[in-house]
Amino acid sequence: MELIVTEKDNAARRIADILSGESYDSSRENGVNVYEWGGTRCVGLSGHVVGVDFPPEYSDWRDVEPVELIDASVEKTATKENIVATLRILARQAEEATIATDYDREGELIGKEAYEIIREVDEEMPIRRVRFSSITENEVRSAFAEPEELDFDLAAAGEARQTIDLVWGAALTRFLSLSSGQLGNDFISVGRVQSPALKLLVDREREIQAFDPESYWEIVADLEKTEGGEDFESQYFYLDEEGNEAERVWEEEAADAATADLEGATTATVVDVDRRSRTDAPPAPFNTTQFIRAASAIGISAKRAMSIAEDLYTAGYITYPRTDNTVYPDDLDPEELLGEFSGHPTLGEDADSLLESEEIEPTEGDEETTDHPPIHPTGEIPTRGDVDDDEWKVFELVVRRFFATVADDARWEHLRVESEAAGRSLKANGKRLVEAGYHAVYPYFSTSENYVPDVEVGEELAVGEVECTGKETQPPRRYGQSRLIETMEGMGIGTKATRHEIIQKLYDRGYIESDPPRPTQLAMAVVEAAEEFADRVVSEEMTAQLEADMDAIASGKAELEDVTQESREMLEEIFENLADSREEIGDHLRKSLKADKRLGPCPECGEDLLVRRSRHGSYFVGCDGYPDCENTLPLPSTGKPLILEEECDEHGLHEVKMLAGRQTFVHGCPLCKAEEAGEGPVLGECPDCGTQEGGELAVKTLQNGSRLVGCTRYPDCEYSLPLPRRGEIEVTGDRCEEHDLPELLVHNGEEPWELGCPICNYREFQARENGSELEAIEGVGEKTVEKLAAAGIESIEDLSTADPDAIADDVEGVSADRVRGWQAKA
DNA sequence: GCAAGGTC
Repeated sequence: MELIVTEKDNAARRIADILSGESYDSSRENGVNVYEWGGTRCVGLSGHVVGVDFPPEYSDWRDVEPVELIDASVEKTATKENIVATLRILARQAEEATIATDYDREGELIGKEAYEIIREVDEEMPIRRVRFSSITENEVRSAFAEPEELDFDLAAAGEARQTIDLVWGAALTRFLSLSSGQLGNDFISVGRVQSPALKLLVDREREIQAFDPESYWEIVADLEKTEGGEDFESQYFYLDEEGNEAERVWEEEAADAATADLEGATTATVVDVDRRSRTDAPPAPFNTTQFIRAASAIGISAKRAMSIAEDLYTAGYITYPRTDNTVYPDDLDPEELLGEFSGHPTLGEDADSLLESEEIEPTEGDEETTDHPPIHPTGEIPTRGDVDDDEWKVFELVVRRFFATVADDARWEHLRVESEAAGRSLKANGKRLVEAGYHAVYPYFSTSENYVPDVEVGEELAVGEVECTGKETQPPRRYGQSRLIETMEGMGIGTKATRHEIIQKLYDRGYIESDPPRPTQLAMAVVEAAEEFADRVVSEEMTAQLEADMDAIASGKAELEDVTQESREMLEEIFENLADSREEIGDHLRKSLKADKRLGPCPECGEDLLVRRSRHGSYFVGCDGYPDCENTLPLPSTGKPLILEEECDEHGLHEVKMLAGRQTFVHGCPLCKAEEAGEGPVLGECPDCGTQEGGELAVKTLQNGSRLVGCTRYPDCEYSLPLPRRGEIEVTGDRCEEHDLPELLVHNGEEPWELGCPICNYREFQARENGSELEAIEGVGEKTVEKLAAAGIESIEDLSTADPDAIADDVEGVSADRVRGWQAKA
């Protein structure tokens, strides 16, 4: 029996498909799919099935000095035990094996992991390696026709990376965590990829903080072509000291003078007309980074885009989404693929128009790699019911990107008109899309035009309105997630499969907040500490050196042991310098952690008010002076608090936003909220105690910011009705006839929400809730729910405790036996 | 309970 091992199940199935001529049998062993035909079995791993770690005696952070990890041995252990077990079983029954993992460095290492597992079982069996960049009939068949050998040097290069990443990451992570006392869930991490990525964000934040805005003015004049009266905007410019065109005027007097001159002029003379045609070439095929960038431009986050792409890939609609490649393989026949879309209701027309072109020559990007093809559609098209809206959006994006890569160039016409009025220069830049080219099939790039009419040199134009606008220079912008991923790619840190996950890791570690991500004080302190003592770990240099070392190992010019040993020695040196600064670093980190939780001064004792977490996991505001000062303020129970930059004018406390997915809302200053708490307008008589005790219903705000309609006799009367958490409540003049209460309006967003009478609203809400509850019982439909409600059965509890015969009497068309059946199911 | 890299 021959055993074929691939990197993932999906690849195993497709290879089985190709090599068996679609006639394989599949079975499951330990939860792992095995594909079998003729004398061959094919199994897919799940990426790495073994991982590196220190021996167990190093696992307690407090028992081991971080520096000891540098010379600790690094062991490999199975991380996917069921897959490893399956591989062993299959290997015992095999006479030969073929490693068919991905054609890249990490694939070679994963292949070696499989090789070693097979070798443990059988020392003699021939084990070959096949390499192919895309799983197509041609490539797979020709790879299997001429199998090669595993490249142990290339795999060793991967192992060097594993060891160095673990040793540096673990030793420095433990050092910072121990020095600041951050053990448990809130440890402080450092790594070759995460730390330089974090430094990018921190450096940008430093620039923003150090930014000093400067005032300037820009002047725009309306020019009119006298005949026909077409008008267009022209911007004032001058030549600066270096002789370059400049539009920004840095002195107010100069701006005023230029504006006055232009306002005084009645005509401007055209002094130069420059027309040029620009070719706008279609984009290259998608690699992972460019795909993420394009998805984020249509409002889909990096994380979500990758998760959707993964699903579309698994379902067979698009190719593998983790790739560096931007050149389509020779096997891809663009015409054939376009043909698959022909006749499709929304994509067919564009495919057909592309097929009409005489020559179809796809664009190529700069990066040609062997890992996988660029992301493109497979030709399988989901129907709209198969996928949700976002999935379709992403699928369409991938399809249209493919369309764009086989489409024609677009052509723009640029028209620059320079004129002079009262000795002042004005310019206008017009652009027009004269040939839509690929834009016709790829509508994701802006094609906005700027109209400037046809004029001739010497032509006189009327000067219309002149506008001088004062502006300020802006600080550099924060990185958005897709921009950060692009920058990381440019620096060579992380991989196609991990960059977006690294960003998530920074969120999870409390290093960044919000979106676009903003570094916390903790992040600033971690980067500062690293810069001072372990600059390598926050610089891209470490990766660059590692890449060079890995190339040397792969090409046989260096040994794995020498490279890791040299790296260990560098880390030793770092630890020699760190030793004396342990307390200082710990103090700084602790202070920064506190600063991230700080709201502002405590009004009772002047210490800091901090966002804290109770033993039960809920958040509240407490004083740093505790236990001397016991001042606390409540926070809403939903969501995780985010401290905003905005401060409350009255108390000098930062405002708080509650992050809770779609229910995220700004809570504001917790002290203001606490002061506002209390009773609002009275609505009417309390239905519970009004007639006897004279209680009245009022809108109340609780200390934690939530609101309700409650009785003024609380706590003697506990009658209450819920209100929405967000928005202003308006009490209208209209009253509900049934309950004699005013109708309420909620202002939250543009359209006010008509909540109506609070009792009716609550009843409806309950009916909906209970209705769905009863509908969950098999055999109970919407109509039955209505009938049961009429008989007073509104919840499962009502149903379970009711007498079946009584229900049968009350409800038409329902027998007592049927009710008993429901009760049994409920 | 550390990293980064695969994959789900």
